[in-house]
Amino acid sequence: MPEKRKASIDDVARRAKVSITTVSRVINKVPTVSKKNQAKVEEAIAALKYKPDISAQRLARGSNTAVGLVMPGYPGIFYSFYAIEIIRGVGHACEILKQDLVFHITSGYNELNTNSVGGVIFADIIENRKQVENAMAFGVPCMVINNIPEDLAVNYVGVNNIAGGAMAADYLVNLGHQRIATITGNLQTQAGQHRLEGFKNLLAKKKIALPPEYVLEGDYSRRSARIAMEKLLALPVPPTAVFAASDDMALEAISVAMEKGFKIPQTLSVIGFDDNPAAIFGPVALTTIKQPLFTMAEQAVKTLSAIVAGKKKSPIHVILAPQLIVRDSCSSPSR
Amino acid sequence: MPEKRKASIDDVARRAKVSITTVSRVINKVPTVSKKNQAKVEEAIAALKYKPDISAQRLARGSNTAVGLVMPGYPGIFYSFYAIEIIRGVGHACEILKQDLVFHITSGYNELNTNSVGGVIFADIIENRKQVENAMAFGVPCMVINNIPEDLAVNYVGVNNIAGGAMAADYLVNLGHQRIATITGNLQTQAGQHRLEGFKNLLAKKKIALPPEYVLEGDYSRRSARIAMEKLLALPVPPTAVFAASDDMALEAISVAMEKGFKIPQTLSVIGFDDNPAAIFGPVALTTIKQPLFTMAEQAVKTLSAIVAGKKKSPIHVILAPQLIVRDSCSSPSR
DNA sequence: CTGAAAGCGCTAACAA
DNA sequence: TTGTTAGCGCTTTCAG
Repeated sequence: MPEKRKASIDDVARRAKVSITTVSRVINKVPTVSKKNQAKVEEAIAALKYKPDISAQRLARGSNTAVGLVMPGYPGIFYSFYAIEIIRGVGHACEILKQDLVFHITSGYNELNTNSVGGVIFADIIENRKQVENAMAFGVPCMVINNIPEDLAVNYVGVNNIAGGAMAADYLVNLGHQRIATITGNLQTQAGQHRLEGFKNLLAKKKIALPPEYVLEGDYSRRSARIAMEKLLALPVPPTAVFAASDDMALEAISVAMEKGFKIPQTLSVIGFDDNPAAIFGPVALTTIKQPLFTMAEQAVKTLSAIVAGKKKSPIHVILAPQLIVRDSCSSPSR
Repeated sequence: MPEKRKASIDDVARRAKVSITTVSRVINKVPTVSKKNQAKVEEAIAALKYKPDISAQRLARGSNTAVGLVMPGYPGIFYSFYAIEIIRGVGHACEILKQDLVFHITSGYNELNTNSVGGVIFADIIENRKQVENAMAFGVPCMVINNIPEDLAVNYVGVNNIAGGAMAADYLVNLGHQRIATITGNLQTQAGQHRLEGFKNLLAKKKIALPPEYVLEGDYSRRSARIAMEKLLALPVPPTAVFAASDDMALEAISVAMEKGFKIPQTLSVIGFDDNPAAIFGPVALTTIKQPLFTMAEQAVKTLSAIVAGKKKSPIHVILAPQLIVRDSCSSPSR
C-alpha cells in the first residue's frame, strides 16, 4: 500500500555500492562482472524488488522485441479452433522466449501502432493487406501465418491447403465414393479457397462429377455447417461422402446426419480438416486432415524473433505439409 | 526496403519549422497551438509518416497505460467459451480505448512483468493468487474477473455464480423434477464451486435428495461432459434433468443423450450455463443461465483504465446477476 | 502562443 | 573488471 516509487537502477546501484553500469551488466548478463559485485547487485535487486523498466530499456536499446499478434476481427473467428490454436501457439512461444505479446484485434482498417512492437505476426490476412504493407514500409518485420501472399515479399509460414483439399478428396475417391460433397471454409480466406481448389482439382483429375449443389459455402462455424448439411441431406440424390473444411464443421455435419438417421460411416462418410483433439471423442472418431496450427504459430514467433534479432534474413517462407489422419468416420460407400 | 530510420519528433519539428515542444503539443492535442502551426505540424507528420514512439512517451510521462491480460494456463481453458469471450471482450474494449493489450498465458508461477503495463486484468485466479498479490504490492492496479477474492482488497467484476446455480436448480424443481443431476465445472475454479454450491443449496432447501452419483465433476470441456453423461445415463435410476455448468458441456450432454435414444426435453431436461450463441442452433435450443461474459470483460477494461488514469479509486467491486434464459431443452418430467 | 532545457530509466561506447 | 558519460525520443516545467 505504501505509494513508494518503484526502485530504479540507481537505487540498486547505490545499495550495492557499484555504478549503474555494473547493475546494467548483471541485468543483461554481461559476463565481465566480478562474482563479488554480481552477488551484491543481486542482493540489492532482490531486496528492492527491482525490475528494469521495459520502456527505458527499449528506448535506450533503440529496439523493441515485443511480438505483435494481429487477428482478423471477422465475426466468428474467435469461435474457431484455428484462432485459438494460433493464440495458444503464439502465446506459448512468447512465454518461453520471455517476450511480450501485444495483441490486436483488427476490426477493419484501423492502423496498428507498429511502434510498440519489434515485429508483428498476422494471423492470416483477409482484408488487411494494407496493414502488412504499411508495417513493412515502416521497416517492421512481419510474418504472416496461414496465407501465402505471392506478390508480397513478406515472411510467412503456411500450410499447403491445396494439397490438403486434394488429400481429402483423394482418400474419399479411393474408398470408392462417387458422390462427394464439400462444405467449404470461409471463402474470403485463402485457406478456404485453397482447400476447395485442391478438392475440385482432384475430383476433376479423377473424372468425378461435382455438381454445384454439392458445394456449399460455410465459414468454419458449426452453425454454417448445420445449415449446409441440412441442404445437402435434403437433396434428391444426397452425397455418400462429405469433406468439411474444418473439424468443427465436420462434427456438426455428423450431428446433423445422425439426427436424420444416417449412420457414420456406414451410410455417410465425413472427413474434416484441422485435427482438432475434440474430434477424437464424440460419437465417432473423426477422420481428418491434420494441419499443424500450434507448431505453425510457434514457428512464426521463433522465426520472427530471429529476424528481429538479426539472426535470420527475410524473406523466410515455410510451407508445411498437411497430413491424413485416418480414424472412424469414413468408409467405402454401401450400395 | 530503404533502411531509413523512422522519423522522430525533431524531424517533424525541423520540417514544420517549429520547436519539438510544439510538435509534442499537437500530438497530445494541447489546445494552445495556433491554427497555422497546427496545420504545418500536421502536414509534416503526414509527410514523414511520423508516429510517436510509445516507449519514449511512456518513459517521459512516467506512466504506462497498456492493459495486461493474464489468462490461467490450465489445459483446455482455451477451448472454453469463457476464455474466448473474455479475450474478445477485453480485446474489443482495448481496441476502442486505443490501448495496447499485452497478453500473458501464465503457465504456473512465472512472474509477470508488470513493468510493461499500467494495470493488469486477471481472467480468473486459480493458482496464481501470488501474482495478484505481487502486482498489487508493486503498486500496479489489478482487476480480477470472474472471481470474488474476499480476503484481498483487489478490484473485481464477477458474476453471482451461487445465485446462478440456484436459479438453474430452482427452475428444474419448479418444473417438477425430483431426480436432478449436475455436471460441474472445473472445481478448481471459484465459478465451478459456486455454481455447485448454489445448486446444492437450493435442492437442500427444497428438500430434494441429491445422491452423490448425481454429482459428476467436469471441467467445462465437451469431453468431460461426455464421460460424465455416459456414467449418468448408465445409472440404474438415471436423472430426469441435468444441470451442466457450461453450455459446451450441456450441448455435449444432449448429444450423448440423443445418441442413447433419449428425447430432449421429453425424456430428459438439460440446462446449461453461459448463454453461448452456439447453443441456440443445434438439434434443440438450449435453456441456460446467461452470464454476461463479454460485458464483464469490457467493464473490467474500462474500470481498470479509469483507475489507472486516477479517475476512480480502488477497490471497485462489481457483481453482475446471471439470468435464466428459457428455450427448448427443459420440460416437466414425463411419468 | 511558443521554445529552451531538464530529465524519464536505461544502454553502450569509451576510458580508466 | 569497472565507472563516466552521452544519448534514446518524448513530455513538461518555466520563461519568454
